[in-house]
Amino acid sequence: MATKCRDCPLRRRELFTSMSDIELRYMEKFKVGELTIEPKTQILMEGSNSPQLFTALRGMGLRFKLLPNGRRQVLNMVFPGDFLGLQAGMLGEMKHSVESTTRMTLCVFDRNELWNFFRNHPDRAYDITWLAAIEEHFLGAALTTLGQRDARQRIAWALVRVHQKGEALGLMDNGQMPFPFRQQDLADALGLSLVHTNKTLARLRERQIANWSDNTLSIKDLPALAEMAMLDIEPEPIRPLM
Amino acid sequence: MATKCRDCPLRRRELFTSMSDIELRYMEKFKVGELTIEPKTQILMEGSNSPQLFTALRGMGLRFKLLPNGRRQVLNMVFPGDFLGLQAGMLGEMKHSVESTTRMTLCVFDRNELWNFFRNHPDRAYDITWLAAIEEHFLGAALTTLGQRDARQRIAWALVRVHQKGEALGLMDNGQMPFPFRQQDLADALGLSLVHTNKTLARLRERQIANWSDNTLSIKDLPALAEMAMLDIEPEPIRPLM
DNA sequence: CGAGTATTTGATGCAGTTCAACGCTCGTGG
DNA sequence: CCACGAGCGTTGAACTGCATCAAATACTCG
Repeated sequence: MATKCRDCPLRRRELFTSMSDIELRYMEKFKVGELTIEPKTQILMEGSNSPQLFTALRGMGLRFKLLPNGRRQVLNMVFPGDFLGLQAGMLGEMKHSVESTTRMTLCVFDRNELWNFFRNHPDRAYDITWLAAIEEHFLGAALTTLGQRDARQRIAWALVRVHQKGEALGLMDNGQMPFPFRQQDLADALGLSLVHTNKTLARLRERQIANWSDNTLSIKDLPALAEMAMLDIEPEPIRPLM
Repeated sequence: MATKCRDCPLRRRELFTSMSDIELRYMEKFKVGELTIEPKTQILMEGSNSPQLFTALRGMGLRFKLLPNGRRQVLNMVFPGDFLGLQAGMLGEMKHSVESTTRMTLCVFDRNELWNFFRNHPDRAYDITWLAAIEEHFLGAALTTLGQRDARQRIAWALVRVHQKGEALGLMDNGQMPFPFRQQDLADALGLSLVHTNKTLARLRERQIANWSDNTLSIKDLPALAEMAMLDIEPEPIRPLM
């Protein structure tokens, strides 16, 4: 039995904008069901036109692109609250793949209802555009990182961003948060080799700045890491939850 | 005296979706005026909240981000038809800057009307979201290029993309198109040094694959360039023109 | 215990950065 | 009308951050 939107535990987090009862009730109509998937499961595939859209409720995953030569670019890590499949909905096909890293539970929506938002629920349409805009912003920031920062700065940048996200989502527990990815995933996100990623992480660990091991991330010296990344620490913007 | 949207020469290009007379008339109401600016003029500034949105009608420009250490990441090149300022409209502030490279003329819209689209013109709201989604797609592709391609592949990728865009916009004249940027601009877009960009371009010129000089780009061997870039040549998707 | 996967570490090499210098074009002012 | 400087493109030389190669260690699970 799927959770009703109005009972969604995620929605209670202050990271997310609140919705009126009426709005919530409409979202429930839009919601087709709930899906629980195992680790390493394909959720959306590049080139496909999924009939479904998803909101991640629990667990983590990756968005990525594959090149003909086998190399992989990780575009983004998927956290709870993320909306998946907008490209399929708008452009007719996914331009990247999405895969679960841990076990995940997803809220499932019907792609055909998307147009209804635009016709009958301008608030929701606006939310969706907002999400597209924030995603564009993130990718621009990531592009800047790959283009202009060296390896140490890239890693620092990524760890700070993840930390911020974790805090906003209330994942922090005693200064630690779950971070269930492989070093290869981070390497593929930052355009670095696995070996160099490993060595850079090791140096951060030695210097007591950040420790990522056993699927757990803990930042020991956030200001140092942020400065290393040339990144101002800003609070996560409040975002809509679909 | 500003051109009426229904007389817009850009709109006649088949690259752009067509609009009904009624729709065009509404766009004219939304349109505040027309702006002509000199080369190297700031159009939008990172961090600012512009009261205006723009559609580029003529000329070219750059979107970019600056880092505290002075380095610059070029996110995108601005071509006629591009919509500027969506982030200010949705997120409340620009996350990057936009500057003209050549003299440009811009169609000016009132940012406050944006919400009107969502309430009263779902078609236009949908168009805007489509543009946001295609931009997200582009940035993902660019990220993949910086993360996974070497210098030669990056340059090839960029030249093919520019060529495609030029063709779709009807800028090609006898196998040539205007490309009024500096090598430094391309270097900043691809995360390469100016020197290496220069040498890589020189090699492509010697090998008779592509020639970019005197603000003019001509691709001599598109298939070779596309293969070098690991890029399938696909037609530009038909896009809305705001 | 053995197979498969992930992390770690050392050694080697090169793609691309950095530094430096020169040429060309064009606009400005004496 | 020429001198000068600013901006951009070009080229050579030296250096280095990171990739690549190789191999050992740790961890998980059937």
